[in-house]
Amino acid sequence: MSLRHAVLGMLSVTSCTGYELTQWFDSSLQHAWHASHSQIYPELARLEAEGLAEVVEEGARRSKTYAVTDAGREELKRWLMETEPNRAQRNETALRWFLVFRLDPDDRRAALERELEFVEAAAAQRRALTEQLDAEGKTGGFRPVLDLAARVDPAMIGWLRDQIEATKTE
Amino acid sequence: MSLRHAVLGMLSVTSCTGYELTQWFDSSLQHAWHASHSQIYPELARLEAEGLAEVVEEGARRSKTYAVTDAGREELKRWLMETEPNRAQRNETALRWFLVFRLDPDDRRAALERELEFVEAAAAQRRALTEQLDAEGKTGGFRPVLDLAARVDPAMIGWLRDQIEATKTE
DNA sequence: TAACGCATGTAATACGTTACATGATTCT
DNA sequence: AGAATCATGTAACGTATTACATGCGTTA
Repeated sequence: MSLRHAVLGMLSVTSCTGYELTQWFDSSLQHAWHASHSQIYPELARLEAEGLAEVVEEGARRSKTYAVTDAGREELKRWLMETEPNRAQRNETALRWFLVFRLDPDDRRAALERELEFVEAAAAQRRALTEQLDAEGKTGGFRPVLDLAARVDPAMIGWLRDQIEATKTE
Repeated sequence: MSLRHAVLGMLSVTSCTGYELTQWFDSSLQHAWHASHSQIYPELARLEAEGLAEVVEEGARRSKTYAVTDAGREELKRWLMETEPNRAQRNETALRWFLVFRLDPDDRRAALERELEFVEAAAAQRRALTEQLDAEGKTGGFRPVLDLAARVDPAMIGWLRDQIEATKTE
């Protein structure tokens, strides 16, 4: 169960409401982690009940801002340092890119072109975000990690292009 | 639901038993897709009931070898070409590499060193597999995909090394 | 013949997604 | 006042993991 640690970790970056967490998981973090509000709100309630997070502010529209407690930071550290990462996770993109070789060249090209389109759009989006963060003076050593998660590695774009070319001479 | 298509896809590569599929999902394919036998056997039964796969051989120890049918190949093609990939998937490695920046430099170095060790071992393992496949004369354009799934890209290894160095001067 | 690995299956529980449901505030 | 968005919550359903359970075939 690491939805708990994803939430705890995000709260340790900055205190926020369940709604803001949901948006975060839906947008900038979407390729690394995704969770819907119906999971997030109950998890926040559980974290509070167990003393790992606390409500630090109640605002408009019944909104509650949560912050991580010392016990929560301890738990996050314990998870990061002492638990074995679960590396056997599903990656639909990798599965599709693997299985696309079962298609005949024309169909494969069509499928790969769609992937290339998506990956290039993701790369452009991430470049824009990076430039914006740089302009704001925020450097974050972790940005390549998000590229990794979003599979916008330049080598992968090159690989997709090569595979598309290859379908034309088969 | 794409466990179904993972199974169908693997059967389209080569006919095999549920046990062999389980091993495949546990070993060479583990970073792209994982599933345990308790999911695989019922799914094979459902695929057979729906005419997407069929039992082509019954061997020792009650074993059943399944093969994909024409309808199954159609369905696989439909999935690959017509359905929108689910790109909002969880990646515990990316989450951890992102959250590790919440740790102080010493703890962070320890955590990153463990990751580097794992990634280097995975890279070595994959190199060995590649050499073996090359020796057998099997080329597979999809191998970089498995690297992607296993997150053993050389750029990532370099990034981990850089981050470890950075903790030493903080 | 006992132990081990092959091979399959089901049951209980945990987790995740989708759909349903409601109220508060802001904007037009 | 009505529409849109903010903000939270629960219920129903589907999927995944873990634990339980069994039998066949080979090897020591």
